[in-house]
Amino acid sequence: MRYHKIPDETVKRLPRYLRAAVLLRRGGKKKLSSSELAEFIGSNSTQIRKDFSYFGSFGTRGVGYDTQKLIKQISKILKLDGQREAILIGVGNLGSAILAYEGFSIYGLLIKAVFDNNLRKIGKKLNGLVIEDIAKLKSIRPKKIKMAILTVPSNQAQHVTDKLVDNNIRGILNFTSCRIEVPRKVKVVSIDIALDMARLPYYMQ
Amino acid sequence: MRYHKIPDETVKRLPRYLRAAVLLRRGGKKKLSSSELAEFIGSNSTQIRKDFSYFGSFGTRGVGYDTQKLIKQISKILKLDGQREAILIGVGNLGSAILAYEGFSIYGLLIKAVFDNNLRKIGKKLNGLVIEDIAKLKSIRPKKIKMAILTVPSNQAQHVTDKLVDNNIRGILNFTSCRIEVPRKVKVVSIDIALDMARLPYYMQ
DNA sequence: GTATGTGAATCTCTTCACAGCA
DNA sequence: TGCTGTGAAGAGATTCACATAC
Repeated sequence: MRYHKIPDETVKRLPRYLRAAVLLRRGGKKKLSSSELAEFIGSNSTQIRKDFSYFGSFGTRGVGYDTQKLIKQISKILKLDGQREAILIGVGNLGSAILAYEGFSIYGLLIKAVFDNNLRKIGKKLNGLVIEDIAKLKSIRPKKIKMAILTVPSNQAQHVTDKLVDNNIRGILNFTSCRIEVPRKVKVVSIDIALDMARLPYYMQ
Repeated sequence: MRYHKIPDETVKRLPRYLRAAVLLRRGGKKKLSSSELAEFIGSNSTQIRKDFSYFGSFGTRGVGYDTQKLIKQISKILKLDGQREAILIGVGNLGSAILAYEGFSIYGLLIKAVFDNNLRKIGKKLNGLVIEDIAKLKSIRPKKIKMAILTVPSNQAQHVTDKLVDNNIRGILNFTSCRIEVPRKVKVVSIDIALDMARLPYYMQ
């Protein structure tokens, strides 16, 4: 394989492939072909093979992919084989829901600490974690946590983001509807619920 | 303007433009240029003008856009000027959080009814709405509600989706991590929290 | 025979460059 | 002069077609 810039769309699809492979593996599948994978996630096999090809060739011609090996390969590409711990900031309705959410585990992602600025919440326990004071954010530094889930009110988004960056956070999953400014070394992925909801009527005509 | 197929990426950006315009209008802006809008949302002015151009031309050369008129135009394109009511199915942690979420209002979207299958929840009140039995879904038909937010556990996703489709739902905001099968006339937009979280480590290297 | 891996062709989207109009 | 609107060029992503390997 020659050098290629990896399409962002490819990176976005990899977690899907990973989840599918894990689920199929759990279901007993030891070998997996690109068409089986495509069928499972509603994609097409050429796309999947092309996506994989950017990172090397990890299948066997005429046979397919070793499911376990594929899981390892994708995990490695996505850097899900290393540091996978995150903190969550903002224990409102959405924050609490995400704390209770079980979908992260399939990727080995784990929320290790929770912060809020509300004195009535600090000290309380939620999903096995004691809610900490956001002023004590630097306690995460020795733990080397690099990811944060941001579920604070919009008007606090930038302020809290700055604090996160100061405390070595390098990736933020942003649930606020604001654009947050970060240094180039920090990556933000945003989920904007209302934004996605707002285009439904367009498609429904 | 000649005929053009509208890029899906354009449609995805329209809600952002709309929100920005509404916020800027609230801030007192009566005229708005594409570069001001671009600055506000972190995009670029050419992109914005091109996006608008697919739907006609609603600015004034040398001047910019009338903010209020722009809001109307985008709302009309997105069909946010008509039926904007939705139901929510599955009052777990995430469902409750979304029910309490205030971000929909800027688009005029409204959750009008909530359903669950848990007998201990049915009849209880949440955010001013009584939780109804999912078996009584057909009560929405006379209300002509066409949108649903799906926050049920994954193993119920397809079953509940089928019921929604039977009851004239034509657009679904899907928070489950499954692919749900629907007839072609029904549109699904999916938000998969773990999927977006799982690619953060990749970008953080 | 069967399924992967990949250049080339195609399709889609973004950016450029500038014409058109207040 | 200033900002919109838009064909044309360029960049990016998908699909095709087939060589390659088991």
